[in-house]
Amino acid sequence: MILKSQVEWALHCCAILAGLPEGRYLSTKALAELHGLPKEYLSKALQSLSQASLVETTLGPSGGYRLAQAPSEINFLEIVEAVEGKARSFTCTNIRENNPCRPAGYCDSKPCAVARIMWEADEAWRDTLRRVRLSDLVGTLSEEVPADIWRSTFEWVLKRAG
Amino acid sequence: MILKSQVEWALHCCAILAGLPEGRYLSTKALAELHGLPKEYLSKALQSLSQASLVETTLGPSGGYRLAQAPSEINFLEIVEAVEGKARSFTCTNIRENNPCRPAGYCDSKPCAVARIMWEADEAWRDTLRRVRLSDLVGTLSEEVPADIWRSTFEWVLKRAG
DNA sequence: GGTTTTCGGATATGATATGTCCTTAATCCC
DNA sequence: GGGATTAAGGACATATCATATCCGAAAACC
Repeated sequence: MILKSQVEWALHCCAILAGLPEGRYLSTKALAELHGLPKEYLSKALQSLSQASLVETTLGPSGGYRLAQAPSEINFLEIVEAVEGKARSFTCTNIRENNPCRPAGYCDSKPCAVARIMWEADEAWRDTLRRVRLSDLVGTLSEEVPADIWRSTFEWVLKRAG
Repeated sequence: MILKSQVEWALHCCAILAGLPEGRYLSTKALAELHGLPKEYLSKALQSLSQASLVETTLGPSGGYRLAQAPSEINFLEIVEAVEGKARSFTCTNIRENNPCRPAGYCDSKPCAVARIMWEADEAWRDTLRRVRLSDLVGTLSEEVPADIWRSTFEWVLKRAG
């Protein structure tokens, strides 16, 4: 059970977009260059964010992406689910139905007990991600990333932002 | 991000093994039949449990599997990790290192902030699974599964247990 | 009109999950 | 001892999905 690398990409890209001044857009090309990622494939991740209404786009030169909501209004789970999908990590195939001792046509009243426990764990995972806002990540980064790197990165970004 | 179906199989098989009387073994064949699973492939899941020392085996006719510990001493996480592996669901590829604004040879003091958050969620998932004991599952099942099906299932099992 | 961009579809490739088959060694029964 | 049954594990085939690239269309800018 492993998350797509696009999840990591999307999170880092959102952190950059969160630092963009009001009304500016950043292109896939710039985001790919900044993170050393394949532009075409990163584009798919950004499209997922767009379909989830987490980012807005505009076309043409000086086009690209910007956040559709304030960083404090976007949480990690939204970003992760936009790329990874909302499906639970455990899927119950109801193998208990194959039990030869079951009366034919017997119907379970509840979901399988095994599945309920696995789904509870899944929900704990989602809860943790739901509690972390994009603005929290930006706050941590601005504390931890050395000031000169932080500054020069955003200079680099602004030079390319339309 | 989806767990292997073997995880579901292993959990159901452990629940059955937990109901086995002291000293008896149940074969892959019986477990596969009971759950409607491909015997050869289920065997791989059971081997994983064996390598994790969660079950013990013996060969020959009347051979098979039994729990290596009491159901109250085995938790869900152990079973899940035995089959699925212990690797975290999020792998950090450190794309921040590709930032062209970084001084060459610069070394991060901490793991990436994005990864730390994703790992925290992963740990919440594991914590939930760690808190559920195999005996808890058996307790729930014995309450929820209709008494006649529960009983006939274990008659079926005992007839095949070596 | 030419350039740059997002978007979506088509396609290729690689890794992993799923599933089958076969051999070996141990155990049981006769 | 010999035959049957079992777990263990390696080899192999197939299917599904992640990763990646390419292309054409439509929109925006110059």
